[in-house]
Amino acid sequence: MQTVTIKILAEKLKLSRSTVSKALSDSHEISQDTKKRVLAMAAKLDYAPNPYASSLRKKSSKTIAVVIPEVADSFFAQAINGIEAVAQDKGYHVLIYLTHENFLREKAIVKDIQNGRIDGVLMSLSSETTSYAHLHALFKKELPIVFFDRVCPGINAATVTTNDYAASYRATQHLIDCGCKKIVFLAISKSLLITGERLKGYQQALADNALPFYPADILVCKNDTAYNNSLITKLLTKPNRPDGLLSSVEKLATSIYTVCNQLQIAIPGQLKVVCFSNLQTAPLLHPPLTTITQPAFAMGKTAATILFKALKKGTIDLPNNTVVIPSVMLVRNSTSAIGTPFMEVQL
Amino acid sequence: MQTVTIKILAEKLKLSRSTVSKALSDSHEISQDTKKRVLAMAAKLDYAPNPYASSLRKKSSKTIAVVIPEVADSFFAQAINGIEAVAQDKGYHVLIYLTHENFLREKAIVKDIQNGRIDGVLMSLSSETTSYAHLHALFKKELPIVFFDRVCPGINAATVTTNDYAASYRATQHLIDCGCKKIVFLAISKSLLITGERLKGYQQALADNALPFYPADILVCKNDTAYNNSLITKLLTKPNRPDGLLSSVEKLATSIYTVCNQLQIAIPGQLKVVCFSNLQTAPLLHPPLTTITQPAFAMGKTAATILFKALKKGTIDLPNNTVVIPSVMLVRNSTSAIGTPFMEVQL
DNA sequence: GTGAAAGCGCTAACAT
DNA sequence: ATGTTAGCGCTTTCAC
Repeated sequence: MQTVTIKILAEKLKLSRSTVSKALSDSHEISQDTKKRVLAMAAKLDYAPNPYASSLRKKSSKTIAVVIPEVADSFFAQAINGIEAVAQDKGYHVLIYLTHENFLREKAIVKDIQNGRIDGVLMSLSSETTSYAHLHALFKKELPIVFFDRVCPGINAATVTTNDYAASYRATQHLIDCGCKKIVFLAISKSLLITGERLKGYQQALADNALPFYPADILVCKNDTAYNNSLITKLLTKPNRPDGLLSSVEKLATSIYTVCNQLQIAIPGQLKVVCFSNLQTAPLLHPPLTTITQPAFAMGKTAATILFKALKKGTIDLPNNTVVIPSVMLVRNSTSAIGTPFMEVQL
Repeated sequence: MQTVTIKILAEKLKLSRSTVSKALSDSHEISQDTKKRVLAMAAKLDYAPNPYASSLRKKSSKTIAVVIPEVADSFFAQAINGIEAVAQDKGYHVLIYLTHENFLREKAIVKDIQNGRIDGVLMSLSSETTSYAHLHALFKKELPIVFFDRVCPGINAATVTTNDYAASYRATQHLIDCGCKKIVFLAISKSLLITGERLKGYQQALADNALPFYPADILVCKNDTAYNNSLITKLLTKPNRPDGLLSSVEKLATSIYTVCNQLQIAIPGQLKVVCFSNLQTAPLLHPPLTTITQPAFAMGKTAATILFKALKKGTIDLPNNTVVIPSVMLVRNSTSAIGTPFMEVQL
């Protein structure tokens, strides 16, 4: 099947290619009459412009890349929804790349997108990332980039985050208010900036309540459920086990609940749990899970909006865009006895 | 910053562009020595080939589109993982398009991708889709397309599905075995082929057990949680309410549980529930949810593999590829009293 | 084994 | 208001 090009349209219409091209892009220097004829013929022949020819010429692809660790994670799934909504609205296409928390993959992906394929990047770092040279290469290429959630430290880029420090502080305070004396902090990485923020909030809350902080009370998990389950099992079977858990990672909630089921540890009776999580099913778990819920959709939407704004202006003065959208704490029965009413705490 | 092109490499190396191009693609007609020199210079100048120039010339973009209703849904999130794994392995890029169950969006997306932007499509229909003309247009363009899960009826394309009929039959039989006399079937659409299959399985199981089937026992929900909740509330407050629910849609599980909590209806005591669902938290709900779990990752992976096979061969004899990967039923306490052991039923 | 030349389909200067 | 020309960066004959 012969593909219909501008050249063919031009021949059928006995016009030049440039006239047809201009007519199709509704240029003011083309007469209304000609525009109508061109559009009619284009419709008749089902003409569809070749995006790559156009991209090559214009050096812009109307495509952005979204580089994230996972898609099977409520936060990122909701963030993608926000991003895609804006992209569709602006007529942009969205390329998805998953790092699976793997630094080498992240490097390969970053390498793969710095060649004109995309006009801009939305990115959330992998938990393994500790070196940022591959990202500086993106800057050299003057590719607009907006980090969201897991931002890149020491780099002059736009960022969209939530108030991790305050959220973590508040969650820890909540656990203490509920009577916890020994709270363990669960993380998936030591290097992520958000982990650091959340950790600081946790530590400060401990300090402000005159509770001791032990480095051993930070449990660093991996991207491996079996491993995490055994780690948590070990934690909950040792002599002076914690009476409170603050998980900075959504997927660890599943591990915590699973292990507690196995060990017959009662939540919240013997162990109180708060988790940074956007799980839709948090209210339906047994017991309902107290969460710090991030504005995932809004964060995705905002990050995309900032990126498109930069793309439109053509300048890359993104550095000054650092948006912080607050999370909420949703208090449910994993921290308070059954019967205690649900409570929403703004942060 | 000056972008490094083949032309520049050629000048620096005092070679012709074609020689450089061939060297870069490891052509056998170039000497080892030259190849080394070219590669070294390319590395030194951080050369990255322009993908759109290449696509334009080769008429192939190393990019596929994934068109799905949602991403914030365990099934699709897991399927994307499978797809992305294969794509990354084959060096392909993945464009994501979300229809949000909206037919007009689906049409717009399909229109938008039939212009050479992509080499192939993986697709799952929106629940609103009842006309298929927009898809036939894709075939006309000879774009390889593989449907997964929500396939297109009456079209000669490759499909990857699960055994929906058998799964639904088995789930209904299970509810009957558990003592249910009046089972309501929940769906999100009347038009989807999978809904039809699941409905048939449900009806046949009723018939085989000499239970009557009432058309009113099919509850058609929407892509709107508030609406669904009120619909389910109505269902569960009417005089002769059902004692069993078979939901063919994952997200309805949340609605069912939420409403039952509000109405204080005991699961499984007063109502037994089975849901087609890939929720990770199904075992942790209150009570743990009996699910028909689809092989989402495998389905995505298989669909992608079939597509890449067709892409490689260049021919489009996809029609004969109709793969069916079986689901499993995971029996938990939403259908059986607490204490009954977990059970996995192959289908 | 290397090079010259053409062209993928489009757009943007620059005429007319 | 329309046409001519050149070229985006790459690959692919075809010649040497």
